[in-house]
Amino acid sequence: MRRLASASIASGKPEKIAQILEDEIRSGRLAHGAQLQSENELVRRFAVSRSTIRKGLSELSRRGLITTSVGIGSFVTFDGNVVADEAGWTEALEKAGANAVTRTLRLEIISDPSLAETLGLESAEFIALDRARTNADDGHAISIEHSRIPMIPEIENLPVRGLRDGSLHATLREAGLFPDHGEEWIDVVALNAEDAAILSCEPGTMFLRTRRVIRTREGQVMEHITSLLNPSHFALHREF
Amino acid sequence: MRRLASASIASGKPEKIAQILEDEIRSGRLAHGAQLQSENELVRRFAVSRSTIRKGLSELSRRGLITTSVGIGSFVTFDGNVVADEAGWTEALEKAGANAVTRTLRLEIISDPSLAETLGLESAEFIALDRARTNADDGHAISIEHSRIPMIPEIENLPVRGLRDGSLHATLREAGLFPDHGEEWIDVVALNAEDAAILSCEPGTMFLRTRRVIRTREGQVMEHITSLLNPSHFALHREF
DNA sequence: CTAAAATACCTGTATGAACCTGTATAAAAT
DNA sequence: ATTTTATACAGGTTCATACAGGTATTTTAG
Repeated sequence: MRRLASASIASGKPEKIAQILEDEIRSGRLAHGAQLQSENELVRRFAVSRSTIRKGLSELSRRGLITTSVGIGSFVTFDGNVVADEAGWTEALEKAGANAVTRTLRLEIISDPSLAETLGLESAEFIALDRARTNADDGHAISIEHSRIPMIPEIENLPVRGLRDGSLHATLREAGLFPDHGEEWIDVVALNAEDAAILSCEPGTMFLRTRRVIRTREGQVMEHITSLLNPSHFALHREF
Repeated sequence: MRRLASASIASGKPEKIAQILEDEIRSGRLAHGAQLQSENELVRRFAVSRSTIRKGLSELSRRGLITTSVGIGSFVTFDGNVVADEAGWTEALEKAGANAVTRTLRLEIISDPSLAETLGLESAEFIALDRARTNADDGHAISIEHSRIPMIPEIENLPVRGLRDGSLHATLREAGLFPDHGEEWIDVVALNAEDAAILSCEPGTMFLRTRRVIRTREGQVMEHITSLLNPSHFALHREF
């Protein structure tokens, strides 16, 4: 699923190993402060010699992602924001000014059998997070986003009030769920009455819609996101 | 005075070896990112000298199929899946019947300083290929596509009548130009008068627009494509 | 119970062998 | 005359091995 950057295809083994470990660090699978496998364990894992492993670790150290101590091991020192695998997704370019306000419409647990059917899920329970963005000045409609995260045993017992926006994905990471690959659809649809009301628009207004399904490496659905974007404010962009 | 640089190689052993390996790469038997046999192994496999093998590999490298690193080896950089012409997006034709007709609106050499400026090109000359697709039954508008290929020395001397649709990209490949990466923008725009007339639509009708810049591995612009898609016929979809 | 010693595991360093591509050159084959 | 072969060497990469020294745990001796 996850492909190596094309620039590194012809690079040596140390660089390839460094990239794999860097990805694990930046994705949060190796958290800040966590200890890496020992060099000998990495030797067995990657089936290379220790000098090759050491060159890879040395590169990670040079990039400031880890530090290593004699007699102890290597530790993750990277404490930057976990990048939620932005690579591959289209990026929404907001043409309009910056004075937009984001409203959280709801954050609760819902049941959506239709969506569960579409995604092939047994349980129809989801965490629903809906947000809308409107212009702060005149209440212009900008965008609305429906996020649906399937209820899984790992997060089932959490208090709902613990589900704050920022911490939601962190909670998923702690539960061992990491985004790996997905699908995306883009089309143009007419706003339905409900969304139109939220955005103070006429029902039937044409909006740019993107739908994304994010899955773990094992193929488990992590999140389904539907975004409705005002076409006069947004363009989608992606590199490949 | 046809000093075909390739003539020296066209019928020799290096070319034959290159063709065999190219077939293995394009057929997927040698996958993207895979490491080729070492030069010495290839020497034994083809029962030729190393310099002959090296000429073959050098030709594959020129064609953008492999890259090689000293001390390591050669790797396949050609990715059969990707991008190439449709840029990874499958333009899902859902509601439209299969009976769509494609008209070639024009195929000629034009000068477009504005586009050249945008793409950062010195020469403003492009090969322009415009095509429209409409429903065969009622003339319904489906899509229109503007393709612009920068004029390069390698194809400058070709007779224009050689520029048939299908053979155009083949010509670029022969010139050693292979699509590698690019950028894409997606937005919703109102049809201008010209395009609306071509598609028998009202000017101002909202269409889904995708613009793509496709580049070679070296970053050279290969093609700029603007597609206008009837949103009632198209949804864009991709996996990653 | 305490302190020293033995043990196990860790990183740091160095080495030579084997294999890789890059380059040059002269002989042989077509 | 051009292509191909055969050979040699330079320099990068990787592997396998060995040893030195730091750190932590366990064992042993007092």
